[in-house]
Amino acid sequence: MSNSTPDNRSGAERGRLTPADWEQAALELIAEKGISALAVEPLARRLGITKGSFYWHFPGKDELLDKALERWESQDRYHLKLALGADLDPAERLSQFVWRTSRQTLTHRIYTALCAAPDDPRVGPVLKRVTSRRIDYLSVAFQELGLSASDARQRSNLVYSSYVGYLQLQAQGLVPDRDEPDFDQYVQHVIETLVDV
Amino acid sequence: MSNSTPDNRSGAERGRLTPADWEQAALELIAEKGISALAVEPLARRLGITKGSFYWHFPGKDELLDKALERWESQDRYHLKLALGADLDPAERLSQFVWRTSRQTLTHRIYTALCAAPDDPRVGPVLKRVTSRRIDYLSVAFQELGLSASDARQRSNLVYSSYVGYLQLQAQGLVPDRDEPDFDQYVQHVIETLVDV
DNA sequence: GTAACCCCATACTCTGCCGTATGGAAGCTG
DNA sequence: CAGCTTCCATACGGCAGAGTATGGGGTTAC
Repeated sequence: MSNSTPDNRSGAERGRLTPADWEQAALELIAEKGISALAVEPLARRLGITKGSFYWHFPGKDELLDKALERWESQDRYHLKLALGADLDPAERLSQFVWRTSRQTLTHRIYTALCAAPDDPRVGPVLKRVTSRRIDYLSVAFQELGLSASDARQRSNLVYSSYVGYLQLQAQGLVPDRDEPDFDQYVQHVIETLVDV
Repeated sequence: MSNSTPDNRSGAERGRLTPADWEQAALELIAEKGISALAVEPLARRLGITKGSFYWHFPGKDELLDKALERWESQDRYHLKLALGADLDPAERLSQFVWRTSRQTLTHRIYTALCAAPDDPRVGPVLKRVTSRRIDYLSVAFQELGLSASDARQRSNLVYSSYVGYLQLQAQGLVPDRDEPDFDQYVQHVIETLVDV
């Protein structure tokens, strides 16, 4: 209860590191180079430190990945609440979802990286939970728009598929980014085609 | 010109191997474990041989990847001609495209594996060519259905995005496979929503 | 102030893959 | 059947990352 020094700064800002710092750095590395590139020594070099630190905080590489994925899942759940749990009418929530797609934010990049390894026993369950949770949110919104349960589910699958695919095309540089003028038109096209019922 | 023994069997069926055997095996390994898992010695073990053979046929690992991707690209071009180049009316061609998506055939699995590494300098160009070639075919079909050039392109991007995303969901096991009864309904839903104009 | 504890550096071993060198067996050639 | 080419096995050196052991510097607690 003493708590003489609160010190809520992330350890990276002090000299020492916390497990959370390693987890977040791991997620950023995954976002950039994919899961197979997650290695202890490169990660340590990235943090300007040696792996002696890592093996003090974590038993090994697998535990880091588990904790990092756990962290990412809770972050995603938080973002999902913000985007689709807002107190807006369903059509507006769905539009919000489509718009947010365009941002190549960290969470999206991590998601695509995880999609690349769906068969990994550590990744698969997390990925499956996150994906179906997102689709469920979409499905609820479509039901509120008047679609039947099965229609809402199919439409949700379609919308979500196009979301994931768009991320891929964006990574390939084959689709306009949201700075370019074409982008707004495309989003409008998607909303008209998939959301307006 | 002698050609005493034609012997068109793939080398794997004899004792010896040809470069084509290595390339095809490389593609299958990529389809299963992703690009980062493409390694010479594991591949050799898979073929029941040692790497002494490999380094006789290829200068190194990079050259194998290049040749394998080149091989895949030509295979994909061939498949594309079959699916969308057929002499059918445009709506029928597009339906064919959607239906073919469901098959988790080797080419599709390779494609998803390549999508995971779009930043790789060896993968990127090939992937970009294949993707835009496929989208172009779609775009032509939509134009023949009466859409304007820009509308056709946007619709093609959307259809193709949903294709890529569907592959991902399929890999996660979150979407019905084409054996299951729900699948036909979903495909019908997709065609009604995205193809019928 | 000093003892205890937290965090990290350093120096190993071990494993897996890359690429090279070299020799040997099988098949064609004359 | 000699000789050459083709294809593969084996054995080596090198590198990168995993994980362990151990010691040391900085901080906290009493």
